[in-house]
Amino acid sequence: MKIKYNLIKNEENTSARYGTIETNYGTYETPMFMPVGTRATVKGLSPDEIYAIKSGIILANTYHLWLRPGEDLINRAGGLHKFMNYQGPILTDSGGFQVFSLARPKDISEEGVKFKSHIDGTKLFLTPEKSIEIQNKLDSDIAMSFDECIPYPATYEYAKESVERTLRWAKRGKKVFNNPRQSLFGIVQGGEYEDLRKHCALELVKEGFDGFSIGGTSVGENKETMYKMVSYSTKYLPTDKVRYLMGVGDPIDIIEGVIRGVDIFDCVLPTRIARHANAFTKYGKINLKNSKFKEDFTPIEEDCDCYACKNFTKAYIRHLVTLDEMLGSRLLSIHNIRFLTRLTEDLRECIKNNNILEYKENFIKNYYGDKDYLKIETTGQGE
RNA sequence: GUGGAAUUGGUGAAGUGGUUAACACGCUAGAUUGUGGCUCUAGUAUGCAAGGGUUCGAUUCCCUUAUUCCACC
Repeated sequence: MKIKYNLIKNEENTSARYGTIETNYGTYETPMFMPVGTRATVKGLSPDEIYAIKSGIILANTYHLWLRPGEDLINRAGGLHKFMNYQGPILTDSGGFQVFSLARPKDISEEGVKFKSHIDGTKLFLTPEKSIEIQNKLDSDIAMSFDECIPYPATYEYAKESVERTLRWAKRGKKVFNNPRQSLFGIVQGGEYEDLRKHCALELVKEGFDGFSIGGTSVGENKETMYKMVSYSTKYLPTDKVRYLMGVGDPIDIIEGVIRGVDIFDCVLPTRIARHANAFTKYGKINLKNSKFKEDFTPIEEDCDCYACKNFTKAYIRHLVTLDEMLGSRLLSIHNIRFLTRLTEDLRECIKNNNILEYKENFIKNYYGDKDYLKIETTGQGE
């Protein structure tokens, strides 16, 4: 089936909205956070552990699975769900982000994108048609259009040219799309330019997709710019379709995204920082390697219901991460993802109670203390 | 007991009579936003066994002491 978004309630003071999405694997509430499982595994976690985190959809990646083990192998295994034994909805990214992270500008042409395999340097060529064909075979529940995620900053001229190409790519992909149990999303690009975002959104809507993504954020721009990019996109998207802000993120960015009308988020942050010994807490990010936790026999968060917090102390987790024991990063991944899914649970309640702005203010006060979070620049790529 | 060699940070160590004592590990912090990479960045000996001497200047040369190792008795 195609996914179906049901808008249940708008928050009174912002553009935040509470709703549900019906999928092949059940109905889930939004706003929601999707853990990233690029290579058909949420790094370190078993499917049972993913269910326990109450996340809903997970995300896998076309580019990575195309290279290894290959979409045909996964197809012969019975599709992505069977292959990884995950009985929940899966969304596949198209490889568009890898245009940003792995390809150079001169590798991008109207036809598609030249890559050099990050594994062995083999020359690869990914096109919108190929990306959709791979995703059809992977049999994910939601497929993404193949887009170009442009760097920041980008000139207006480049962003305009790129948006037009991304639109043509979206149409080309849609034409060959042929998996009836899969949904297809279009991706809004346009950099920081409102008229380009608007144009892109309206054209995608005209074309007709099952949902819409907002791409091209968190690529080195500051937070204010990112929030503008989001507003410039959601503003022009229909209310009866789901909105997915790609690659975001940071707890505060999720809150700001929800306030601007976003329903779904995904981000590598919870699992990546876990592997580097960091944990989200409502009083800010903490690094479990810090010596101050050596004899801290309390959980990461007293009131967290995750497996890590219910069973282990900071001192023990510090011991594990100091020795590079894999249980350490597993426990931190569980906690960090659960932190974000609990955050979205809170935000859903706030939308019902019309108090999301107070929640945000309070969250910022706890999370950043005296620091002004808008002044916190995201560290740019390639610095 | 006799002869010889050695002694540099938390560890393994490089080094030279002359500006900020190499490097590695460890340790201490920080980064991380549609995941190539348990990765990247930064800090970490006012000090070269202790004391004295030579010298404009000594971790580097000399002496004494201490400790360790090796060989012989």
